[in-house]
Amino acid sequence: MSVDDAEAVPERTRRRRAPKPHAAGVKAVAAAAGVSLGTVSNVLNRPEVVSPLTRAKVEAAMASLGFVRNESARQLRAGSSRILAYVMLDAGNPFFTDVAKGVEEAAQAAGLSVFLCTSSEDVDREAAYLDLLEQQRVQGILITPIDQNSSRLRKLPSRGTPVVVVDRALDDASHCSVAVNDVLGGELAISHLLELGHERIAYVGGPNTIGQVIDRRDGARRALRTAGRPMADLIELTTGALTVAEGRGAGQRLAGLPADRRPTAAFCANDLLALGLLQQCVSLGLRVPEDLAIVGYDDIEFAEAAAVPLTSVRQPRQLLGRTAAELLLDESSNPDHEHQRVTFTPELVVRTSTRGTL
Amino acid sequence: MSVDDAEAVPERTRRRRAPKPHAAGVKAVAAAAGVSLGTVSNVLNRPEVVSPLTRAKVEAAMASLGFVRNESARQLRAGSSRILAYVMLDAGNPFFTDVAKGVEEAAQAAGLSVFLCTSSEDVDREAAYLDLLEQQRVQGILITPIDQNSSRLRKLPSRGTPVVVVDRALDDASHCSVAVNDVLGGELAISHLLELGHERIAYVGGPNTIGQVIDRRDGARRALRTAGRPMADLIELTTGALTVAEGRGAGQRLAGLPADRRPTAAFCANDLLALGLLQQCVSLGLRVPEDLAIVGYDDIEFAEAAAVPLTSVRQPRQLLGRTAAELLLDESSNPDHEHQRVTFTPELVVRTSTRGTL
DNA sequence: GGACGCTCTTGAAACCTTTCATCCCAGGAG
DNA sequence: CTCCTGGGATGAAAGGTTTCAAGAGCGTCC
Repeated sequence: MSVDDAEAVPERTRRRRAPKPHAAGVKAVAAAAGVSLGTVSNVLNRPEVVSPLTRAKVEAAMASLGFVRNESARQLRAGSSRILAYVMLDAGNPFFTDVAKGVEEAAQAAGLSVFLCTSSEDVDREAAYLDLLEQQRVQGILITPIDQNSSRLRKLPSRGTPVVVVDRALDDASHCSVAVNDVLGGELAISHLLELGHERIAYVGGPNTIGQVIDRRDGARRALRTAGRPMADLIELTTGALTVAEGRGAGQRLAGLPADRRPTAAFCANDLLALGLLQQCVSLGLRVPEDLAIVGYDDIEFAEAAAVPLTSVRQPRQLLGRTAAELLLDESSNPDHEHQRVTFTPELVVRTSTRGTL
Repeated sequence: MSVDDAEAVPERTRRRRAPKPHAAGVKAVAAAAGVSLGTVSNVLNRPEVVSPLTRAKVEAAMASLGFVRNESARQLRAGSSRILAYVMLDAGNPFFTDVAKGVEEAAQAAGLSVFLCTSSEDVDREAAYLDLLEQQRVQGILITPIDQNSSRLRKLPSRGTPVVVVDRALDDASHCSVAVNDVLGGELAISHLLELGHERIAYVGGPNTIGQVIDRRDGARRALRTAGRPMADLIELTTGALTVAEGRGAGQRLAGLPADRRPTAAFCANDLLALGLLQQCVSLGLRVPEDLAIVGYDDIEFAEAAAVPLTSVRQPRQLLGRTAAELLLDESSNPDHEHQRVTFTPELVVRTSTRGTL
């Protein structure tokens, strides 16, 4: 008798796992509307092939059941995602959010959505996001990379996830890239300062692993060389990141130098640094531009509204994003897509921070 | 004979659709490693239960095949996503990116990733993102809503997607919210201006569908009432968005008024407006703060670095984001979670833009 | 009146992973 | 020598959608 009892028990214990709260699927909708699974799917994906009457029934059923299409299942079966991601260096930098705006514009025109991710200049986070996005099988990835030699980045395209590099020009032939000529930008900035008669010029930027920082510095050096000046005229102040706070720190260091060794002008790798530098220097009693002329980079909206309107190197931000997204869309839809390397030209915008100096 | 031929044809033509390029799945890995599907899955999800030797074999196979786990399939079966989303009003506003930073901090601590979405103050985009995220079955949604009465928003929690409203306090009991007392903030700003002796004060903000804009205005009105002033003293300049460009537009309008009717002070619904207003007024010849005192809102990093350092109402931005994310995590992990309504207190930061006026 | 064409609908198969009840096997206890 | 135990490995089933070959219903044409 004990044995019999034991066998009688496992009656209906075959429940495997508590599912999410009452999720109605296509099956439930089909049943409620009195049609087949396939028809519900057609209403969802090809509404034009189903008769108006049937469609109405199905739509009513969906509404009353609160049906929400399960994207995981859709994507698993259909194999394609309707999402595109932009991994940016720093969401706090208006330059990148402007680029993102351009990306969204182009994506929306193509009916895709954009997920923004921010690596915060941290290699591990960048890597983690790349893995995540690849696993999500997104349509494609736009990225302003920290580590441009990342093997992870290089492998993505061959495994089926198109990548477009934004604001960097990689020599790698495995993806498109859209960039602005940063070397030229650096040259523009320094040539401008040299023309104004400055002799000791600081280059404020870092860390030196970031491509943009390196290129702009190289441009600065080239301008000096072209002008026949010694390299020693360029005083490098390396920062830990491209932020306002780091700019303030650089300002502190710079203002602390004895007047006869202090540079009379500073070229910053981006506007955030320039704004921080400006703020700190002013508060420590240096006059801008009389004691220190400042040139920024990016020409973000706040550059013009700064304490002293900032001379800056302008980049076509939104255009950069839009172009990148368009290249990505082409790559994932056009079978004979060819990788391109688009380079825009920066432009110097002169404002008070360097006006009438010396 | 023709009949026999016809039957013989469909030999191996059953290919349905060209799949994505050579995607190696668990099955292929299992075969390559000489183990079963289940074992591969265990290596992925419970590495401790598989013997070191087997694990090594499987990991080698994964590496050599370039295996990338298919997140759609994982999520479909496992039922849970490791992603959390923050839908912000405007990625170009540093206030929101600072909030986002707080969100990421908390999410990372919990091992989750964050997708950022921006509604750009557009109701349709907000709706589209909410739909998308719900279909993606994300762990939860953090949102600074445009339309707080959106039925879409209200329905989400009951269907299984937890929602936390950020920077708004909804009366709705279906989700947590984290906010800063905007009415108080408005009061602080206006009281400050009244104390300085200003009589004609402008309120610059809009559109009037945005909760923050309304609350801050209500606070302004309340301060007037408390001071026994007529409401007519508050001149409302409505803007189309909370951006620098709109701020400039408001400046244009304001500077165009005859001097005897022009306000002597302006309170802006956020710092972007204030910066635009400041910039335009200065360029049109008004002195700040002598001719026009300005108070902003948010105390973003750029407020202090502005042409005239901006008096502003400070909010605990990162804390806001972190708290919101923590509430969300609690909601989705703690079975007896109770909805909360956290309210922080804003703080007035006085700077030159209102200093020593009148 | 039979064949054909057309529009709409159907339902089984496939997508890739995770889960869990079983099974296998070696070693220890009786 | 058998029985048990427990660490590991197994593989069928399940999860919700899309796809597509095939079927149903109905009007038209010769």
